[in-house]
Amino acid sequence: MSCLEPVIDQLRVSGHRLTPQRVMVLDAIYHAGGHLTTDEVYERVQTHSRYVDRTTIYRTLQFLKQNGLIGEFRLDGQPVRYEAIRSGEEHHHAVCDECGQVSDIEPNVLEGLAEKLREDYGFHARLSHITIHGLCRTCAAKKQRS
Amino acid sequence: MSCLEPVIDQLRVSGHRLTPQRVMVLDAIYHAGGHLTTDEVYERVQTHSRYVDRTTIYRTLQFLKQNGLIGEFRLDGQPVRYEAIRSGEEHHHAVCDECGQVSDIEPNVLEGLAEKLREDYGFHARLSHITIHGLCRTCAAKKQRS
DNA sequence: TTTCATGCAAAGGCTTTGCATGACC
DNA sequence: GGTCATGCAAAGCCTTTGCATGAAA
Repeated sequence: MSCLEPVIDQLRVSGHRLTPQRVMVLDAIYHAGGHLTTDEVYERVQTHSRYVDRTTIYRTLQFLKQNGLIGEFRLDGQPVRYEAIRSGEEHHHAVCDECGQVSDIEPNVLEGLAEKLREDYGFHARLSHITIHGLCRTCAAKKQRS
Repeated sequence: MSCLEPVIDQLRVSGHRLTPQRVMVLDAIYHAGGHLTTDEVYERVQTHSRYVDRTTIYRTLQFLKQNGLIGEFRLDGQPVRYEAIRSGEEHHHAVCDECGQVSDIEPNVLEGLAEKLREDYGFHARLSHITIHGLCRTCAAKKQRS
């Protein structure tokens, strides 16, 4: 998972300040390997340094998002979540409505969709981070049995 | 657009109470022909009868949703929206990130996706109300020109 | 008459804003 | 040294909850 150096360099080069807080937030997200809520990021940063304010977490996450270092998405009715952005690893999300698990889906499953939308609707889709709801393998199996 | 009778009957038959508030909310949504936020529903109901509380709007919308009379969806970071459910008119949403317009997309554009997800991921997708972001025809054209 | 929806008031969760202090370059 | 991020406190927005009153069946 996760060498932070290139990401940090990207920040430094862009002329923005490199504060410990920003590094801690980046670290939390890039080592999580998953999708973290603001609160989860906060908790993880706390383990490294208490005295980091929630406001800072919020502002830092916004900042990192605007600089393209992390991605933001949201499941209906839940708080925002963030995840690392690694080039060439775009993906979509499949959310299990039963157990809440979020799994990553390869972009190829949506192949052809963008063209179809452009032809039929003149809509220029930005097909990153589509969220699909349903049942994961495990929960689907459970339902079948009952 | 919109004969309310069958919908109202459905409520009556199901053993739930038919209150003026519920009818007003249904009316607002079924005559809107679009996607309304809670606040927009509230505003429209107000024009028929002031003295309807926001709480009632919230509770009524939840109630109607649970009874399958209206559908709920949410655009990232925005308040919830509701829309009429008309049988045989399932659709998805295409959101223009430039002008915010939400257009309806026919289900056929996602044909085959469910099968693919089941085969590749064991994920049983419930393909209603997928939201796709991008640029609508108008905004895409504007961008091209500039 | 009994049950269930409503209104009102209040609180709750998540997120943002304003301002002075302090850290980065 | 100048600028920009941080912490703290407070407010903001959307939504939910508790409870007594009042309306529906």
